[in-house]
Amino acid sequence: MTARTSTDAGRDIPEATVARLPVYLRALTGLAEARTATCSSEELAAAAGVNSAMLRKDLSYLGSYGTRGVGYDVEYLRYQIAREIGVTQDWPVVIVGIGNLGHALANYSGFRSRGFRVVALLDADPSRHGEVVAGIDVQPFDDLEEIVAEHGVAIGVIATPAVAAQDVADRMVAAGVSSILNFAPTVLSVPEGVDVRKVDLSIELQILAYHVQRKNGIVEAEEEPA
Amino acid sequence: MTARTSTDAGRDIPEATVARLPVYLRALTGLAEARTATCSSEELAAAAGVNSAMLRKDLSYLGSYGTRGVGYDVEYLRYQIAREIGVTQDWPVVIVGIGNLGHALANYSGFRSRGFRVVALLDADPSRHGEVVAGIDVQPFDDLEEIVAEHGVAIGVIATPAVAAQDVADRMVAAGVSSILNFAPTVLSVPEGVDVRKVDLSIELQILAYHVQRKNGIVEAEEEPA
DNA sequence: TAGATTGTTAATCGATTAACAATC
DNA sequence: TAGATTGTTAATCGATTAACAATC
Repeated sequence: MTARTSTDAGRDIPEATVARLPVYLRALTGLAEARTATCSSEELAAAAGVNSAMLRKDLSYLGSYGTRGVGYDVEYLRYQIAREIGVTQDWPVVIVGIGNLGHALANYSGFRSRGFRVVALLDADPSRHGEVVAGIDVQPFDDLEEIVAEHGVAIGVIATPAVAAQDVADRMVAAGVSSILNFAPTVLSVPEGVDVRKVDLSIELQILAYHVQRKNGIVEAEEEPA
Repeated sequence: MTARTSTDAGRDIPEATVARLPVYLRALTGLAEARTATCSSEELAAAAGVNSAMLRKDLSYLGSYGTRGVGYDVEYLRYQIAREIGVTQDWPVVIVGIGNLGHALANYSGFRSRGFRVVALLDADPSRHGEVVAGIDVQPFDDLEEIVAEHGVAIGVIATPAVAAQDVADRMVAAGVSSILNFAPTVLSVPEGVDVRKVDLSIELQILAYHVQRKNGIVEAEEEPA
């Protein structure tokens, strides 16, 4: 209902929508690679694994990038979403904790290709310093502040054991990192304004286990013979 | 309002609650290790990083395991949640795709300690067969059906490149796997009744990037000089 | 103009939170 | 009995979905 100027780009996107934008971006990249010029909300929604009404609602928060009766221009929409997320620019990232998972993250090609550049790998263990992982020297954790300042790092990844994670987070925040991706199985407390997302592998498995148990367990639990 | 017998354990737990139960379980394990016998919903909620009203509501779906005026018995509640999730038993798990991430997952100690047992590591690449990772031989992907049948595997982990993931999922489902944890950056389609959870590292970073941009971008976007 | 498909409204659904009666 | 804290109700909030007017 409210008139929108071209500079007022419809702020305040719901969290649930923000979390799906990267999924749409990936689907659009797939369509672009398949040389698809145009797609309907129905097609894009299918590729992204969501309901088309939800897709249209989500996109409506960004602006009006489709054409009624026609659909969306794949390349144009792809760019608009990338711009909205912020992945048209390059984000310097620091990874702390170069164990098995840190190794895997450092080598993960999906970061590079989506606008993230790993500028440093840090580890508190001196025996790891100097090791080269994914073409990058592992450096002492104490270099954190210097590296964050030098590269303007806003995003830090924690792949340390749980006991170290809060300390690492505190140091990151003090150094100026405002967003943290936490792989350590622990709850981090951070000041207002700092964003933490957590990826917890064993929690994901536990959620699955619950559902397996439900599916099988009904028989067992109710002891209802046929 | 409805009377509950001891065998009717209050089914139908909301998804959001299910996803938090493992977090509570971990917090309780932490309290138990610290020799805390009893805790209030306030304390447990703080340890889990949630609101205490939400914690109590969540726990109320499991049953009535606290004591008014007193709180919860840590060990007792820990066991009840573990039982509800299903991690009092052992879950055999298969990991497919033994690249960097597969290595990290195979070595992840958090699985073992939480009731998950990696029974096989599979990879389609013959050059990887016979390699020993985390004490387990890497086997051909074609052994999948045999392994699933032999160990009664219900949970499969996909850590392959995106292009292979759908095929792997199809084979897993056909072999009898009913729950899949997918690390490949692609949308899987599976039949009704099969559960898929996805962990997408680059999507997590993109969500963070969006928020960083919002925090910084407001200045830049609105061009509002002080 | 007729057919297609968006963008938006309104309805529904589910999740969170505050408040408090029940009760230890 | 008085204080503490649960378990539950009811209010609020946010997310999803169906439906359709707008419009290409």
